[in-house]
Amino acid sequence: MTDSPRRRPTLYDVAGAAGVSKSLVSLAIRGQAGVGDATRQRILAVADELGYRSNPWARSLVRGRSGSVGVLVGDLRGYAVDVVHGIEASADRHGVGVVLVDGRGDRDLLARGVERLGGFGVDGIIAVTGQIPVSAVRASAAPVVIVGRPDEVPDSASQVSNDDRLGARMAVHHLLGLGHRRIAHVAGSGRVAARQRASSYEQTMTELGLTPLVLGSVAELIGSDVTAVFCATDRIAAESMGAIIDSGRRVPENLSVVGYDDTQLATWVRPALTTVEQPRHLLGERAYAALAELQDGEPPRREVLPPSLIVRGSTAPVPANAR
Amino acid sequence: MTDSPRRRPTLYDVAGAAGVSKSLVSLAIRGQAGVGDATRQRILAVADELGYRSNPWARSLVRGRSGSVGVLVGDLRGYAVDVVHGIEASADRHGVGVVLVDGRGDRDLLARGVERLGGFGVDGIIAVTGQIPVSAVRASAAPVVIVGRPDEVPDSASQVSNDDRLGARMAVHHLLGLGHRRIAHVAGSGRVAARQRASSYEQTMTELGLTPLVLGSVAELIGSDVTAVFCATDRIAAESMGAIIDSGRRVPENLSVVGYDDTQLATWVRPALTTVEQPRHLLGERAYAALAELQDGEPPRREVLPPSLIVRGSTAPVPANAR
DNA sequence: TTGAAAGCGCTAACAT
DNA sequence: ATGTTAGCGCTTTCAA
Repeated sequence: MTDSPRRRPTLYDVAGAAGVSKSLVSLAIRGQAGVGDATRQRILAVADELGYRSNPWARSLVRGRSGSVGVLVGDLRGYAVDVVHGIEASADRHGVGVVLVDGRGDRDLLARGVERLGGFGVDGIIAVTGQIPVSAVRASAAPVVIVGRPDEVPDSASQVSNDDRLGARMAVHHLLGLGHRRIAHVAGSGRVAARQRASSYEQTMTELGLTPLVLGSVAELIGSDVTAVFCATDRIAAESMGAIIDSGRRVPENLSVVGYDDTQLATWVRPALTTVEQPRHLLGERAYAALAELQDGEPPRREVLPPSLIVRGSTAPVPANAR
Repeated sequence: MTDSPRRRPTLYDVAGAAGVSKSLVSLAIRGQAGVGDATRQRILAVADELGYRSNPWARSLVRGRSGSVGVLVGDLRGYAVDVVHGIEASADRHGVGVVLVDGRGDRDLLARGVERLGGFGVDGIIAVTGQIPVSAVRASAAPVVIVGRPDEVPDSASQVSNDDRLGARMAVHHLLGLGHRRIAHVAGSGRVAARQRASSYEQTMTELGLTPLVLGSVAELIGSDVTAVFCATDRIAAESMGAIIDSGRRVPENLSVVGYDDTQLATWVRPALTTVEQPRHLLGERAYAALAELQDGEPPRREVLPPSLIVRGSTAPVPANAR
């Protein structure tokens, strides 16, 4: 036996078995023109019989690209998943594969994730996280699009994000329309998106001649005469609602609550959460488009998409006695 | 200009700039023995300066493996994420990269996902879904481990799963211990795991001399004298709880509810859900171990891990008047 | 310790 | 329409 017991068949093997040259097989397999019909049939039959599968490394090596993009996800548990779906939908349409690397909310892992994707030879990277380190982006050979709001966006990268300022404004105006005047804000993390939501809340309130009240936690609300809270995230809103209910008050009868992100959580809690929805799927689609542009050599750009308000059961007109 | 403006430097470039041969550079970069210390320093310095990054395709092509495993996720929204974390933790420990492909709950996509991962040249595949088509697994060149309960497990694949029968039994016994006798089950999908939960529920009830009552939806409960429901999933439990509360009854005062999976949802709803927890992280770790065994040429195997019960606020002793 | 050379499996430009 | 050939960038013998 000179042959190893079960080596994967190569183009060469197929060519030998079909009695043609490697190039013909290559063309036939890829469905390219330049092969006689009869020959093509024969080649495909032989390839199939031998169980031939083209070697991705060799193909990528010679072509210089892999035909797939990498997505770096900061946290697989949040709204990022829907963004990924948007990316996948667009990529599918272009016949491009998508691979994910999970950053597990850790900056180091995120940095290594960029490297790893590079090491996989993806043709581009979309980072769905606001925590991507600039240095990692700069070091990447592949073009990078960032979905979210990192502290700093490298010049070389494109960015697609939600208009957090507008979202906060929408939330306040919704409550205002329900007659609320004493509206508090429960702030989120100190990161850019959260800061923008908070500062836009403050600005909107001030512009309306109302007094902003930014809290670190809903617990600070005890004993106050606030009638509505706008929370920086659905997560915070859900926790706040739990705490409010535990403290014996009712949502929305005594207190209205608004969240941000429209995560699944928003529909699971009772009452269901009124919330500002990021256009997640669209963010993904736009991110893919931005990456394609970058790959075509167009300059990086910033794109901001407007959110929308989803009204559910957690907000109601201000109580008569508190008006 | 003969050189393209900004081609990525190769081993050859580094060798030229450092005045040594390609082989030396290769050895130096990979930290292998056989290079003089001074030479190594010089080579590394030059490589760094040129911004050299080894070409993954060429390396994999010649070595015949990629040093990473692929994970196929059926649905990024469910408990799979924690399994993935378990896989990643183990893979990290072995210096192995993990890439994810999302099946979006679609059998076709799942099948193509296996191909795509194969096309990426991963050294092994872990499918975290009960929906993976057998044919796709059979066609895979890379060894496959399945986490979950597909209808059929190919002989060539290993399987790691949760003991759904035991979990259902635990749920029933917990309710029994609280004095409940009229315990209903809200069934899930018709898939294997759900069927096992249902059938184990029935068997346990029967063994205890109680009458099993399997429902398609909690709505069928209206007007019955059931005091507790065991739901096939947390999702179903949460929906059921919502419906129960909407119908004017209280959980757990009038009706106890038990879920399955211990998803995040379980802690978000009010009252928080008593639920059967799959050892998700461990499932991931064991799956990685199983894959490593397969790669070492050991035979495939089946492993079943025991779940555990998490008691929260949705279950309470049976109401006195219903005892 | 170092260098030269032979591929890995494939594509693409070039012959025929 | 078909075959030949020269690499892609790397690892790995094998010589020097």
